[in-house]
Amino acid sequence: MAPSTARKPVSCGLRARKKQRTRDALIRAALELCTAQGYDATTVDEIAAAVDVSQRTFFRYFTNKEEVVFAVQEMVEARFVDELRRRPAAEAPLTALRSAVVLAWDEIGAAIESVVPVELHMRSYQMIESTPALVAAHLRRSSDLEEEVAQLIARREGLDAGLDPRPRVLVAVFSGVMRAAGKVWGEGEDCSVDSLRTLTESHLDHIRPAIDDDWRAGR
Amino acid sequence: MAPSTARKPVSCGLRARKKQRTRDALIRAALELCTAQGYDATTVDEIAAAVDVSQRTFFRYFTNKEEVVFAVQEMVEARFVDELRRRPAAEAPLTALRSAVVLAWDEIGAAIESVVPVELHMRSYQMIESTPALVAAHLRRSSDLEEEVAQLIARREGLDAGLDPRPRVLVAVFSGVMRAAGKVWGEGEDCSVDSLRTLTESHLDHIRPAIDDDWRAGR
DNA sequence: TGTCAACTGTCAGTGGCTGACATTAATCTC
DNA sequence: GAGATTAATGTCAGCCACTGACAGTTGACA
Repeated sequence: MAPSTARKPVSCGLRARKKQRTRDALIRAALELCTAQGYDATTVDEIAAAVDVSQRTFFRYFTNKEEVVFAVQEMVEARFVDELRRRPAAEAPLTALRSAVVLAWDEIGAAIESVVPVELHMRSYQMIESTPALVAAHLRRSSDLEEEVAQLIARREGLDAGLDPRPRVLVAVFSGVMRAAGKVWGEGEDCSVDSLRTLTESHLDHIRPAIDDDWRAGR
Repeated sequence: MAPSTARKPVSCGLRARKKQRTRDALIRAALELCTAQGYDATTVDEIAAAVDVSQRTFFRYFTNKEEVVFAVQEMVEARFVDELRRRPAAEAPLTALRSAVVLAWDEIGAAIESVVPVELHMRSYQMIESTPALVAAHLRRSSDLEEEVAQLIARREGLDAGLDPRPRVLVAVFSGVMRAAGKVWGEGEDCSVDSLRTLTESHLDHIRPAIDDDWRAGR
């Protein structure tokens, strides 16, 4: 992840605390406005005005309009990578990935809530899935994450991701499936965390059956 | 695919021919300028000026600056979907996908050459992979294609993509792997079609081994 | 040949985003 | 605690992608 945004050590000085507060406020305002009236219909000027800062200041906190929308996602992803690093070496690669996802979701709730209501974050996730520009940004971010995770898996297994394609392939498979699950969830009605988790797990369970040669024999 | 751009029936009237020529010229100019000086450093005004039309006209042919870069890709994708439709029903899903890719590449060369030199198209592919904004657009486009292909696979196997996750999962796996291969190719030196094909096939061959539980036992 | 419809150019305007410079406010030093 | 230092912010000017409206031009077709 970007090292600049990952840290958040309780903020000691007054200046740092103030900064953190504006940042969180910008995120909250952005998510509220965008989920309410749509991403495209929301201008950066509006978001900045809602927090009572200038547009220029907004762009000092976030490099572009998209970034503010993914600020919370980034926390979750950092957590996922963290959990993955902690997985025992004996665990099979695909299993480790799966466990890391489940664990990350279990423990991230509180951290999210300190910035925005979880419910708002969930709604924002669905907004992302239904906004072409954000889908694109989301996919690119996922792709960057994939690279990082592929390197991690390669190291875990004592391989070189540049030579052995399996780490990248596995990660591509994994995150492709995660994305498919997220998309289905985003289109559905139930916007609870539980339903997202259930959907994800059931999708992961289908990887092996899906690449089997004959689906018709299996049922 | 977008129905408006897919057709290209030799253009009968003078008007239609003229339109086709401007469109092709815009694509060629765009790819040449962008590969030479970078996507971000190339303005739409420049591209339009190179073809001697107004900026407004450019935006009547392409909805945005990104789209012109993917015009050729779109031809290839349309071809792939076409080949996939022709695959015998007896073929296993993953095998059908693989065959369709290989066949599409075999026969698309000439069609590409009628718009831009194949070498320019290959260079533009690498430019895409190294330009964040275009990576994002590329991923979003792939995701749309995935949806279409998933529906196709589902129909082929007599399933409902909304109920059975296997079509989506398989397609997610497949295109994730294709993307991984494309990325590796884009970073490498050899920008030939052959090397892209070889890389793709070797990546596809690794799907099964990659999801196996124990990689260390396999070598 | 004249009429219709499609294609194009011009212009004005919006919104995302950036560099430069001045201003304010927190921190550090003595 | 006053003044020097440095970080954060506001203002302004400007670029570029993109759009709507209107007018002019040019193929198509009767």
